[in-house]
Amino acid sequence: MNIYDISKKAGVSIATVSRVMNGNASVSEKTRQKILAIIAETDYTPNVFARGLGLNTMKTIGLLCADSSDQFFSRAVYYLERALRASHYDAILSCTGMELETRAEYLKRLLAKKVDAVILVGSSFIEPVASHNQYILDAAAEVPVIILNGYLKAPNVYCALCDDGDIVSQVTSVYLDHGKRDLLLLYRSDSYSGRCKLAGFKNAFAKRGLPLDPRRTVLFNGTIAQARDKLLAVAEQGLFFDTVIAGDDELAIGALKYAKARHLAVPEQFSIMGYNNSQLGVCCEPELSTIDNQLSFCCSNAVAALMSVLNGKPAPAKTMLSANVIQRGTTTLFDTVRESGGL
Amino acid sequence: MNIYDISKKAGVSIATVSRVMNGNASVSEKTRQKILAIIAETDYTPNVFARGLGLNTMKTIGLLCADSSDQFFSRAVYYLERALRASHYDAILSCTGMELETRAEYLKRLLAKKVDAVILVGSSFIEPVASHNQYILDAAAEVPVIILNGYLKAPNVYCALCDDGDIVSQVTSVYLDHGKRDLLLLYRSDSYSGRCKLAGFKNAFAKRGLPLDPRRTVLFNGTIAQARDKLLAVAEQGLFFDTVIAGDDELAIGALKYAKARHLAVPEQFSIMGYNNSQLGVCCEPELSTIDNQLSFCCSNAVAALMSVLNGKPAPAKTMLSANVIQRGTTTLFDTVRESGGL
DNA sequence: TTGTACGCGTTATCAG
DNA sequence: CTGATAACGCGTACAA
Repeated sequence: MNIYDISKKAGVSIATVSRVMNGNASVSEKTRQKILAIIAETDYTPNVFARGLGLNTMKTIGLLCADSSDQFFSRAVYYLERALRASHYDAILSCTGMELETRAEYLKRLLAKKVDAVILVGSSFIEPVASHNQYILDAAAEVPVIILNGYLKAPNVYCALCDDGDIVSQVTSVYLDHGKRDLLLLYRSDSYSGRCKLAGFKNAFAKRGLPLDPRRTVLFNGTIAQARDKLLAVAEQGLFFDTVIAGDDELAIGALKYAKARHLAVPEQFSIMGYNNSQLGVCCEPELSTIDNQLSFCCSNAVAALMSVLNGKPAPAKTMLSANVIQRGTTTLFDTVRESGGL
Repeated sequence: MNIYDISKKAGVSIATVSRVMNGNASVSEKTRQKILAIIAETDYTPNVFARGLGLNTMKTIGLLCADSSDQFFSRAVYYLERALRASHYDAILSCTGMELETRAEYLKRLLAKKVDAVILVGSSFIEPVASHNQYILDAAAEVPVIILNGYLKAPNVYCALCDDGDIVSQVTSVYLDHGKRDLLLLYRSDSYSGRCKLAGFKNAFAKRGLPLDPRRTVLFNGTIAQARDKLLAVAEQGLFFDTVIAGDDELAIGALKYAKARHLAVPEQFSIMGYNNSQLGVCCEPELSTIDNQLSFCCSNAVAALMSVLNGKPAPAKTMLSANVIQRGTTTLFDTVRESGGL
């Protein structure tokens, strides 16, 4: 059943049928109703490929993500997909892993599929070396590029993120201002977000003129158990610490397991701040205090900006939200903030 | 840059260019090389929409999933996407939520997009009432339908799943054969998988001629904290239980929190078996013993079957794997099985 | 081995 | 308000 069949049945031309389908041009109410009736009864659906060929779009957005099984990314993908679908776009998911080359290759593959835009899920796509981000600029030359939780200033690139640096600075400051000095920042990657967290941590020390032993910023990528072992090793080497600010909840739970292994009472002797407000944080005992980076809002903003751009309207190149601390059982010094719920 | 441009540059017809691109018909080595060179230097990529129009496929698979942010589903989506991509298919993700109508609607939307097949991720798509599954049969009339972790016998429907009934029966049997009688099955949904778990649980009792109080099978859908409260309520009503077999790790952790609330020592006084071998299980203390339902293998099988079907070859309508018990800290009676790693 | 010409289903343009 | 027709870019019989 194609547009020719419909036009024949209705005794009109295909142009008129097309006009009715797309509701843009003016068609007499009578013929419109007639065609509508025939469309309904024949269950006619336009062929998407022919449509794509004509319009040069199939209303599809590419979602590029290092690992969609990750706690944080999977939620992001979920929120994004729902928001896109609500705007009548489909989402093609593409998991890249961590290698730069694979990311660039998969991004190209997505562009070859003529997606209308690309959303980069997670700041791991932003490399510290500027030239390594060329693949993003190349993509942005073809379609709008949205970056979730990362920032790259470039034409046709739009970023929705949370102010990781600020909240880490705030949290660190609270510890420092309560006389705590033996802090440790345990973060996972040298991504945009990772670098912000590091900067925020350092900044809090610097503002107070306090020295910061470089051993107190630990870049570590591994499982929960490995994180625990890493901290045991750090302690073994003679560095004392009674507070861990973690770059994500997995690392925070690693820290909690470290505390268990060392028989340190949490939060009395040992304080832990998690990150991402993931479900992991309510599995352990005590439950994690954690930084809520407003993922849901970030995703809404990302999609809102994208839709604006796709409709030829302006959109902010950067949308930044502030984060909240959710105090549960692994800290004591923070104000309790109402949780946004959902877990 | 389209196929006409290339053909002009090479001084051949578009047919020859097409032949080279698709490598099927015979082209002289000389012209082939010439065309290949031009393709490389001009960075020519066939327009996918035109290609789709001609071939009636864009090599895309629809992934339908209730909630891709869920621990279990997100891993499934991840494995499936990777396997599909390895087979040169793209995955369109569509999260449906739990309502039957939405599922049917989104499935139709996927079909309208002319996906080559649909993968239903999770047994929640299989309704107890047969007529409610008509939407799946309708879809299967158009494209192959793969069901992950569920089973529906129908033409053009292929299922890859884990033998949930068997493993629950086995686990229950171990408990019963060690003289445990006060078991509770806590499961989340009346999905295909949920019904299998229930059947396995009942079966173990029946085989031994043991009576089973219906209050010992608790169908409950809620958060970790709610699961804890639910168990507290069950206990409050006078039912004694010292063992919980959970339908997923969230519920198992709910049970663990229940034990904490009641000051019951785990696993000495209270035993808990989780399900899915998710990351949640290694967050708590003690870590969860859990049933590993071989999700990664299930996904490989699902995609393998699909590829077979798409290539016109036969495929088994049902591929069933057996599950393993991974004993960690919340049980004592089970053999330790080597973990497949990855968490 | 290569080229021609048509079909695919739609939208856009222009003429009426 | 409506119709005819030309793109859109590719795959592929069929012809040479």
